[in-house]
Amino acid sequence: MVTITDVAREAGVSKTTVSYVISRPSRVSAESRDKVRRAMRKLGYTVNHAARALSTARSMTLGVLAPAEDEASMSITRGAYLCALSNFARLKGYDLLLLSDPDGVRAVRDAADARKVDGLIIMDIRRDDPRVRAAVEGGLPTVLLGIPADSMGLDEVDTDFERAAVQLVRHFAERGHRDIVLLHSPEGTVDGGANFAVRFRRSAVAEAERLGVTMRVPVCDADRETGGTAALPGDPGERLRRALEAFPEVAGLIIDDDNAILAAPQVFLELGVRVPEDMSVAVAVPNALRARMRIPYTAVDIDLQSVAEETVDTLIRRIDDASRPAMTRLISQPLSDRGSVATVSH
Amino acid sequence: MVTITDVAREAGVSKTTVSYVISRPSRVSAESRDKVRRAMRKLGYTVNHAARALSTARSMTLGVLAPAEDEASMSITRGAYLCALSNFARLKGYDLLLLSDPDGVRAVRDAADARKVDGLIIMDIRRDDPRVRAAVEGGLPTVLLGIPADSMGLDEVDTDFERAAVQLVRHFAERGHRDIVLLHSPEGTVDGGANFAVRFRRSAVAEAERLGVTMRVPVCDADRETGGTAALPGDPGERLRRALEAFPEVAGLIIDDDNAILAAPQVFLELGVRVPEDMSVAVAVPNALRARMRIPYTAVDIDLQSVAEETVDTLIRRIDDASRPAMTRLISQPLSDRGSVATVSH
DNA sequence: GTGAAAGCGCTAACAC
DNA sequence: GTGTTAGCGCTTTCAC
Repeated sequence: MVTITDVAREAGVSKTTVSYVISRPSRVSAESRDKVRRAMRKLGYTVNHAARALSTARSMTLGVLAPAEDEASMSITRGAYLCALSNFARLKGYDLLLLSDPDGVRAVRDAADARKVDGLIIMDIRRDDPRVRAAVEGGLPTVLLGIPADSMGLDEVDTDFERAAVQLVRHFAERGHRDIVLLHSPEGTVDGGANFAVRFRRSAVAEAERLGVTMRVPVCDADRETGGTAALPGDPGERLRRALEAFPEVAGLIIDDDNAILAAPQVFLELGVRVPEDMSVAVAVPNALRARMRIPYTAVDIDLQSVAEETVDTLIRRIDDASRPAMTRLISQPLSDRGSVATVSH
Repeated sequence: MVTITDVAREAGVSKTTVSYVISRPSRVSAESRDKVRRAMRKLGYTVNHAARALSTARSMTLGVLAPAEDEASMSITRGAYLCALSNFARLKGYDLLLLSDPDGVRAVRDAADARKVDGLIIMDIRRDDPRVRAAVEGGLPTVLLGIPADSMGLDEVDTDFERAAVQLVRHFAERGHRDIVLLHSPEGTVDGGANFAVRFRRSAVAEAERLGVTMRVPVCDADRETGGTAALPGDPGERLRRALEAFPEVAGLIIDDDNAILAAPQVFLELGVRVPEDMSVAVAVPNALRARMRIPYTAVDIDLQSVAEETVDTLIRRIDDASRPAMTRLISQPLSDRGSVATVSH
């Protein structure tokens, strides 16, 4: 392995000079710089990551903590998120370490203790997420990709689900709908549940109330606060089917659940429901999914890439300046009308 | 930060003893061991990763190289793969570094040079993948998650697509089908294309020939060797639609393309095609997808988790013993009959 | 069984 | 502008 010492010898300068050519080239004369660069190229030198990390106490690595769910419950867009995070992090000079562990709290502690990463991104934030406290206690710069009930002073970045819900409800109201079913992602069970689903639901219900629209929300879980009429199982297609059967008179449907959106055509087929003649449909869906799956519904797109970039950006700023005030960034997108919501008259 | 020196002082022993308590406890007397362990707990000690890596020249980190495709073309199961790899790697004491980079060859070289990782997993292997040569030249222990035309002596792990194709073709033949359409993943363009699609197609065509079944394969790309009848665009739903319209008399369909499988119900709906009355359908699909998407077709499951585990396992063995012979591991699964292939009589 | 000490490769005062 | 040098925290050889 080629070290800085080899390069120094080859170039006829000291280690310091070589080191500065790498980190602060302006501090070195053009002449030595050239000599050193030539020597590096000739010898095929690259910095030793571990040595630099030890010396600077910076690993230039970001950790991303994704819950180690089983295959069946994993978000279908996780790959897109991870790759977007990685791409952008690398652009900023950081590597991305994938910290998926069945025990999230322990993973946070380990990451903080071992100093393997300079900062932490926590994905799939639940309403009452124990990893948030663990991160605060660990003292590692952390940004939450999602919004918990209490961020405890950490930075948060997410899609603006509240606004997406408002946009969708308004779209229906403007077309004369007075009665809508909302099918959102399961909110989890005892452990708090995915908070984005809660945020979407609350916002949708509130906006419906404001506009005088009746909003039907089938119950997904045991721990829901808002009342509903039917308990729904985990299979997204089955959940959609039951939701529709529970409210046969309703002609408007909002879906905020990737899996249910993908299953929807199949379910409509089984039930003989035509869109939008029999049923108006609009969804909130990641653009990564919509582009590929030819989802033909009016939608508020969720811009994964932007969310990922803002997340990395926020984390790096936090690493560089621990004292800056905590910030919340919500990314929103306009609604794209694809004609799947019919106009109704009364 | 608590170091080994602090622990040594607290426990009243030397650094060496502390170090051995961590790595080879049997070498230390039970008495000192206890003292040291107590001190570690009291002070909250954890090893410094960078220091250890520098000292041992091992990072205990595995790199995974996934092509930085745009959102629209990314595999929908990538998240499941990455998490499965990470989970299993952690179980084996390794971390997983996500190396997605637009320039795969450069990423391989960087990874090899910087010694940031002890080994490399290369995903989405194409038929003629330049990253394979780069990995060999880089000298980093590497396993290919996929099978290229020439593995150049590297280990390879993948789903047994050849066998899956045989299983599916036989299933149709046994039910009296004499004419089948095969829709597989696009094989890419100038750069070689996803080899698993090629392997599946070749195996399917060969088995069909053996059994006297006519296999229709719509052309996906410009660079196909086997003749076909229709050029298909990239949108999976559109590709499926055109494939069906190109062969209106055929009543059997094999799909080996996740996106097309997801789009299928929607397309059948649009075309008024009933399964299996009008069309028999069977697919090769990752279990992660099938479980969640209620894909109701007879299928050969692709076991992502097993593939991920074998991959990590193979890589770690390679790291531990560079001289062992290269190995290819193909994972296969039985066909699950879900009744979507009708029996036809002649 | 235990400890002293020499690195691992790099960075960053500090002196010149 | 350049070089000397003292670490960063851990592992490991070699005496004892």
